[in-house]
Parts: sequence; C-alpha cells; structure tokens
Amino acid sequence: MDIYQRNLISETRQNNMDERKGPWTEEEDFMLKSYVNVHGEGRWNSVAGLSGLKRSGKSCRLRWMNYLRPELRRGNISLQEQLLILQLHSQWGNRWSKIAQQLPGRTDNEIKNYWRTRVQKLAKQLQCEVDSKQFRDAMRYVWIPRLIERIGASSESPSVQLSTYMDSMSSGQTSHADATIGSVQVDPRVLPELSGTSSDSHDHDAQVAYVSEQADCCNPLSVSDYYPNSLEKEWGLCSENLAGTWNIDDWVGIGLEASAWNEENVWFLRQQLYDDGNVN
DNA sequence: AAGTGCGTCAACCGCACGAAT
DNA sequence: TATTCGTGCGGTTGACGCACT
Repeated sequence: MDIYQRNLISETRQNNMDERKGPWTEEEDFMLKSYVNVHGEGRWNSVAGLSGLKRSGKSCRLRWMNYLRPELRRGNISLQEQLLILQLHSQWGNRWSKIAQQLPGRTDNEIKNYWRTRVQKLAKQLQCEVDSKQFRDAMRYVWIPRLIERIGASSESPSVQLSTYMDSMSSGQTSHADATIGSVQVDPRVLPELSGTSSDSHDHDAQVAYVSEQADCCNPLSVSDYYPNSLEKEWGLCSENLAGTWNIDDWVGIGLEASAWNEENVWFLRQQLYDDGNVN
C-alpha cells in the first residue's frame, strides 16, 4: 500500500461522520462491483478511500459477499438444500458460515435467516426448544420422511419410493441402502433410525401409507394422524398445543441428531446438488 | 381504504482471532 | 511482547411487503 492510499484511507476514517448506512443504491453497487473487478476481493477498508464509496469496509464486504458476488444463487432454497442444511446443522449447530460453504452460492446470512424464520417459528408453535428431544423427534418422524417423499414426488421418475426406505429402516437391513428417491440418491444411513419405542413395523407401514397419499405437498398434515399415539404420549402434547393442524411446509429446516450424520453423507448429498444442477 | 400484525431478509453491531507492526 | 489493524462470524435489528381485519 503506497502513501497515497494510506492518506485516502486515513481521510476516510476522519470523515466517518459522513459514512453512509442503510440500504445500498444501484450506484453504490456499481461502484463496489467496479472496484472489485479491478482490485479483487479483500482489503475492504481501502475500498471506501479508493472507490469513493462512503461506506465502511465491513459494509462493503457484507454487500459483496451477500449480494453482489456473481456466483451467488438467488431464489428459494431447494428441497435437497433443505435436507443438507438439516443434517449440517445437526452436526455443527449455528456454524452458519461453515454450513454455507457446503452449499455453493448460498450465504451464511441466507441460511441463518432461513433457519430462524422457519425453525424457530415451528418450535414456538410446539412450545419447546429447538434443541430439545421433542423437537428433534418431530423432525425425525414427521418432517424428514415427508421431505424425502416430496423430493421423490418432484422428480419425473422416482425409482424408489419412501416405502422402500422405510422398509429398509424397519427391517434393519442395509441392502436397500442405495435407494434412489427421484433424482436424489438417499443413503438410509444418513437418516435417523426409527426407535422401537415410537412405533413398530406396523406403524411404519401406516406411516408410509399416509405419507404416500399426500400427493399435494401443501396439504396440511395432522401430526396426530401421522403418529396417532406416540406424539401425545411421549411428548405430552395435546391437540391444543399443536394448534390444530400443521402445514407440512412449516417443517422445513429442523435439525437432526448429530449421530445420524457423518462426513461421507454430507459429501454425498452435496454431490447430488451438483448433479441435479441445483448448484452452479 | 386504513390500520395492524406478521414474516422475510438486508444490513448493522459487537466480539474474536490472526497477521502485521 | 504488546498493540493495532483487517477480516470473519453469529446475533440482532429494522425496513419492507403482504395478508388479514
């Protein structure tokens, strides 16, 4: 950094009173883009002085990382991405940047917002903590199977349905381990075990039948229908607590037990995102 | 049509950490 | 070794838009 640059940065700091905050304008975006195109990323504190932007280095970095980077993906988070977020959060907790690294084109801010708006809303409805056993079970036994079903349903040629996955789970065999649900190959090992305390094999059949009938992903799902006995018994939840029915879309974004996942599975699902073209 | 509540998301803040001086 | 600086991270806030009354 030469003396000219140092002076500019110093002057910028002295004029901190002029520092702009709040939403970025198109002109500011253009200035920041132009700067990064010429100088590359990094040295954000020098951006203000050298580009003419009246923004802090932090603000510039954030704007670039969360909005202006060309490789960013916009739009809704796909089902596959949701599944990946679930497992990664179960592994790493609120390590948003680490999770975002596994979802190319997504930002930590995006994932963090997604988690907070969806999951904490649901936890609030259930009147339990996000990291509680009750909440984890809710996801394991209701949301995850449903998510897999939706991934399968969204594919043109689902070669193996959820029933196959459930069969392999209930039989304790891993011979079906490479079940393909739609275009997403799902290794049952990445999914939580069904505990015997919650349901026996007959329950599994009933669950599979119920889920398979839900062709419309927007249909409200009554949890008590899905698990007629176990939820109320084990959770102490009554219909009043559940506020009637849950919309299944509310189940997006809930964490799994860390023990259910491993590095190999993370890689596996991530690979599927690339293969499906969901990741550029 | 106006007011209100709620969800979403961009942006800010404070802190921690490593590198440079 | 102590201090300063730059960067990154996670938590939080506030603006905005939409739905509902």
